[in-house]
Amino acid sequence: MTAAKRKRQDAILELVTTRAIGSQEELRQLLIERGWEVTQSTLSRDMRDLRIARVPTPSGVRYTAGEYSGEEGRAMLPTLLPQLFQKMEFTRELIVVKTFSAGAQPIAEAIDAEGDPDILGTIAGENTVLIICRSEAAAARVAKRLLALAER
Amino acid sequence: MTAAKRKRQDAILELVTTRAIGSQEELRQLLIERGWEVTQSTLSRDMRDLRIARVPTPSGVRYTAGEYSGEEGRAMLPTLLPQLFQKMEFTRELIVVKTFSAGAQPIAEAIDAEGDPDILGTIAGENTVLIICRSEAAAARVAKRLLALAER
DNA sequence: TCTGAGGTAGCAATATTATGCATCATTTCG
DNA sequence: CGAAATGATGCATAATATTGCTACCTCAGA
Repeated sequence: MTAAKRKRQDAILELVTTRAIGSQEELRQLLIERGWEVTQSTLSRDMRDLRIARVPTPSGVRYTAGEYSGEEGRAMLPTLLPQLFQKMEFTRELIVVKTFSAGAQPIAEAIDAEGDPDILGTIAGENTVLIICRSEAAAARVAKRLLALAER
Repeated sequence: MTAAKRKRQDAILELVTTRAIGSQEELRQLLIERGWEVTQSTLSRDMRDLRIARVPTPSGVRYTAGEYSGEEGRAMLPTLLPQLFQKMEFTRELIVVKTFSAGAQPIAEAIDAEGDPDILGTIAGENTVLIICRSEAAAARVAKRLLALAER
């Protein structure tokens, strides 16, 4: 991630927690005033990255940054997986990830930290992580994403 | 509120907390399977009433019902205000609500319980509630809404 | 029963957000 | 440095959500 992107996302996080913002376009204006000129598309992606929730209220829609909105744990999986990943299989809504050495625990923690709603929970052994997903479709999505992360 | 609406919203709340739902249309299909046939417009309104947040995640958008999503405290203000409201004035981002007898405390609590993002906080005296809003615009919105609630 | 008030919900139009694709920028390696 | 790979972003458009308006339904009171 570029420095510019990181700083912009910091600014977004601050704006969102500081003010009651009601649309990405409104946020865009505030960012422009502060010297960041980007399109709404980019903000949509930033909001996804930051997990900023859109909450409807009696007085209109508002964005709020919640527990997972930081950028801490998010970077963990992309660095851990390529290191420790060995192979993966899945059946129904269960995914089994094989890792090298004692890689299961840290990977399970990183996965939990992501807070992916497709994932109900994980169980880590020595070099095996079991991921329990919400559904078969969810498992497929998760598996695909993990594989993409691992392969780099 | 009609019984049908209440039951439907109960069903929505359960579905949303049970599954990973990604759009109002998807929710609509699930409701139809369960015997509720309504349009997406209605669901949009239900989601607002229930304060169901739309959270973007790496694996797509998901809805989640949070702390304020119940229907408890929400009914309080509409019943309290018409009873206790005397008059209201506001200046900048401050709103002062005058109430009858010892009405300030319960009204302040009901307002707090709403969790309106336009409102930073409230201070209640004997028969005066001070509402500190996020901005002048926020104060205007809040004042308008409170007035509408009071006048019935 | 008739009538009016208040509340719901559908429809259609509008507003907002997400995304596929192409392009430009940045980093990595040889 | 130059080429290739990866990442970031804009543009156009698709997907989703919100809302004004109207119709209808229910309940209370005359």
